[in-house]
Amino acid sequence: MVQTVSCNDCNLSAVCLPLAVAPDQVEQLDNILKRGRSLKPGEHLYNARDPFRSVYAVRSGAIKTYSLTEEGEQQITGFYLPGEVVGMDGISTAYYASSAQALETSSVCEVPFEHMEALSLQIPSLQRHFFKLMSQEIKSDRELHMLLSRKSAEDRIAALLLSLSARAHRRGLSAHQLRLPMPRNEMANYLGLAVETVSRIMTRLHNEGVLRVQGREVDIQDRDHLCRHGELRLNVQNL
Amino acid sequence: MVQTVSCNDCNLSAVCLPLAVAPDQVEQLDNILKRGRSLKPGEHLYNARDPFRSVYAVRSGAIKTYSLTEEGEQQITGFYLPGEVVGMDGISTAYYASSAQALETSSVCEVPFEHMEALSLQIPSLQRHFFKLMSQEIKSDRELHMLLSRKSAEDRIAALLLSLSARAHRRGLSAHQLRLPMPRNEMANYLGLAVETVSRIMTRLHNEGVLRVQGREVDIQDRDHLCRHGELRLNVQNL
DNA sequence: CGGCTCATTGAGTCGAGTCAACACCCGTGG
DNA sequence: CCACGGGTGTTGACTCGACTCAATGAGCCG
Repeated sequence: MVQTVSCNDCNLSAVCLPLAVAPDQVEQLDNILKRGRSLKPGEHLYNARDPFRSVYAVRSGAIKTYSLTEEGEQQITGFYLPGEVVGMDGISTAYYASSAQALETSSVCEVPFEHMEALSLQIPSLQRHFFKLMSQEIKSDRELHMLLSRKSAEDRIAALLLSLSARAHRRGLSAHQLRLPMPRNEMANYLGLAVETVSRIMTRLHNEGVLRVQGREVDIQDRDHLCRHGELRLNVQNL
Repeated sequence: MVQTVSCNDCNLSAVCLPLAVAPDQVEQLDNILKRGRSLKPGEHLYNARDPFRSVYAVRSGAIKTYSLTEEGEQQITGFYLPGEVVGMDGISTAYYASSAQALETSSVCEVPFEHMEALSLQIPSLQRHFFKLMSQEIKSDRELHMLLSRKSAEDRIAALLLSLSARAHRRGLSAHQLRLPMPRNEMANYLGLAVETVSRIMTRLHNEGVLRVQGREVDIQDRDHLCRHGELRLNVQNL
């Protein structure tokens, strides 16, 4: 069943697109949104090379984006959580540059890009918001660049955990207890590490009392220790 | 002396902002541009934390952007060549997220962002162009992500050389003879390598006949060999 | 000439990758 | 009910690519 709740009534309105739009204009946004498309784990939202039509606001669950290397392996380029907008890398080419796949049962709101563009010409704050969103994405990519080119495996993992924690907190959830939406090998892939390395470091952090780890459940015990390593702001779309 | 040539007469008009704007609207763009600011090698265009006011189109020379690690070392996040637009990572925060510094004598056109934003509301193709530019930047960052997380030192260097070559070609210069605008240590920094590694691999490629290297002058002899390694599209703002 | 920055080369080390084995959970089907 | 198999996670042993440290060379400018 398709959920038809308006942006005004969505519990993500404080962290999602509507925050850029005056209350009396949310209706216009509502009109172009297609709400409540839902995805099963592993299902694709779009594929690389599909014609670019829309960006998507994640409403629940988690989405990963990836592209393929020449050898046909995935390179995961990002994780998108509720309230975040996925698909903006397609704007420049008329085709999506990457594929987007649900990590778990998820639902998204589709934002047809041409309508959004037209609406942006009438609602300056919406244009501004999209500029900011994209700029934020660039900024996070720069942080990631630093992480990948200068930081150790432990630093990278710390940064990812802190990012997930900050993003959970932003949605009103606990900042220290979190459930990882992705398996170890996808964390490793994203961070440019081997699965084994991620596994080893997670158990070491557990033994050192920095984390309590139980499969995908992580409890952050010593945030300062993590911060000393991963003081970076990965992929946080907070504006 | 400040150069006052209009966008219409600039030899970069085919690869720079005007390509998005109908000829009769270039004048409006001309009116908001501040042309011909020139920079000496090492001079900063802006610093991280400066209030964000403008993006800049590079007219000649080369600009690098970098941010600082906690330990105070630079992480170079990008190189910008004539016809490319630098500074878009500042949009999301009201402050520049990184610093921009001239690698060699350079000149830039300043594009005050608020004016540009306002103009974009009137010229849809300009809004579209900025969306595309930023999306392109995101896309290149994703390529870089893949490079840094999965590729060997040789692959990274090959990719950078191919990128510089493609960008030179786009401006109408030779695709095989190029002069590197940056020293070895800045190549290394950008690519997440040690200077020594860059040096070693460059001389190896030279000895293998893939490149002719003479300091910063590089002549690409065996493009296929490079492509086999670095088949990626780094930071090419071609739309 | 001396003092810089930039680049190269060599020797030794180490962090993280690879390969391989095994443990665990869970759903399926005999 | 238990056996089986696949996906996921952990652990150990070994290897290697790239880093670090150190020395030297080449060019440039005052």
